Amino acid sequence: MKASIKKITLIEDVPSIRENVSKFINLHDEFEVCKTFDSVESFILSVDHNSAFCPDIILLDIGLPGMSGVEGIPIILDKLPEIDIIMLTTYEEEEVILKALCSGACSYISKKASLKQIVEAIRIVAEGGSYMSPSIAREIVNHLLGGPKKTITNSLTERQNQILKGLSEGKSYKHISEELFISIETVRTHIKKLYRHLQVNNKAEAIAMYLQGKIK
Amino acid sequence: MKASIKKITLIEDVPSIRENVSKFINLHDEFEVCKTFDSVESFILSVDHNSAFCPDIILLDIGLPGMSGVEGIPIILDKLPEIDIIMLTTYEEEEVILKALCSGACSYISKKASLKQIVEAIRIVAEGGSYMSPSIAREIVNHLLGGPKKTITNSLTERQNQILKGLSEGKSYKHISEELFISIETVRTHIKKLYRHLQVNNKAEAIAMYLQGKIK
DNA sequence: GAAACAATCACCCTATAGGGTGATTGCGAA
DNA sequence: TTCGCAATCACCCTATAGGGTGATTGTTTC
Repeated sequence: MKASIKKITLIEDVPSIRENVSKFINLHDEFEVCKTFDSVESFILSVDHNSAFCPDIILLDIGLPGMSGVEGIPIILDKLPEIDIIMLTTYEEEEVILKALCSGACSYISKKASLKQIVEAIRIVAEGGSYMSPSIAREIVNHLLGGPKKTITNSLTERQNQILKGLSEGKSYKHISEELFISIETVRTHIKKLYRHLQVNNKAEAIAMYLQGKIK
Repeated sequence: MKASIKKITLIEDVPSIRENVSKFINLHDEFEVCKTFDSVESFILSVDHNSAFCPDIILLDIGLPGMSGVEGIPIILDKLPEIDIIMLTTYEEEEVILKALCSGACSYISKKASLKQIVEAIRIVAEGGSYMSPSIAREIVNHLLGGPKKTITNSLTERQNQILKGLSEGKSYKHISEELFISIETVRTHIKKLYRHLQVNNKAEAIAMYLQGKIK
């Protein structure tokens, strides 16, 4: 799998870090730092002016002046969808890291980590993985559950759930009634009851609950 | 932080694994295997008959006969919400692990890992972290994005986004028009256009897109 | 300076949603 | 065995949503 040399780009505003990190990465045969930038803006400019320039992995500082790294992620991915982005963080700022991962970064590494560890993180990403510390991993697992302890077990009945699911899929009362082999009036009755149960007054709010807060 | 001894429970149907793992865990002062079970059902029974029995961490086999480990997670958490569940997996079956984590497991470890690694995973969880291999971590990051490559950048206009947001919050056309100081007819016009843009025919589908597939 | 398009508004029409009340059946818990 | 409640259906009414067509204004882009 070491057939191709991975092209790395570094976006970081502090010159000394930029130089140290890129020098160390270049000591490894399988990686090559092809260019460095001090801002997302200058990186984007470079991409726009040279369509052939397409690194495999970006190391992106999370706290850049001007456009922050997190803000830059969707913009970069919009232009280069196949790129792997590793966030460079100062501390393990869990909230920011989570946001970065949700925006499309595929991993992160602390700038306080050793150069060896940074290269290890790059290697993991190059192999299709994602480096993650135990505490961040736990944070993410909590996030998967929709927040720490917010598993609102609202318990609708089976029928109500079937119908709410239908609603979220954009089906009309009639459509749902035909699918469930019941009268449209029955569907209406179920919906009235489930609205009261969820304390909402219309489809939109019920759907939002279904898709966000997780019911059942 | 080694003040309290963490109580571990093991739910695993193979007797030899049960014994080996619990013996090894008991070699460590900070952990204590207080009981073992061969199924989720028998564990639940024990909990029901002895309300004082409350371990800190469960090691739960993912592939149990009868009720599977994944199915058991929500049931266990329903009775013991504060418990940390570590899934025991045979291989790194990414899909199943993801499902387990979404159901409320906070970590996992392969049964093929060394006993030392298993204890290390327990220690990480006891300290509030979560063990995670690079490949699973990547899988989860992809999951956070709502699927591997589905970052549908649909780009609605600012106005369309404002209005769609209002719709998702359950507001009526009239309500939205008053909030934005425009005519209800204008709101209607925007909605018609954004429906075509998103290729949907009603509120529900548009809201589902807004809340799931992520627009903008 | 024409063409494209966002934002604004109006009027047409029908379909769908939402709320109220009331009734029947059948199941399970007190 | 009565009570509660899920599930089923019906009829009442009004409000809201959805689709079509057409028009004006202003900005941006070629």
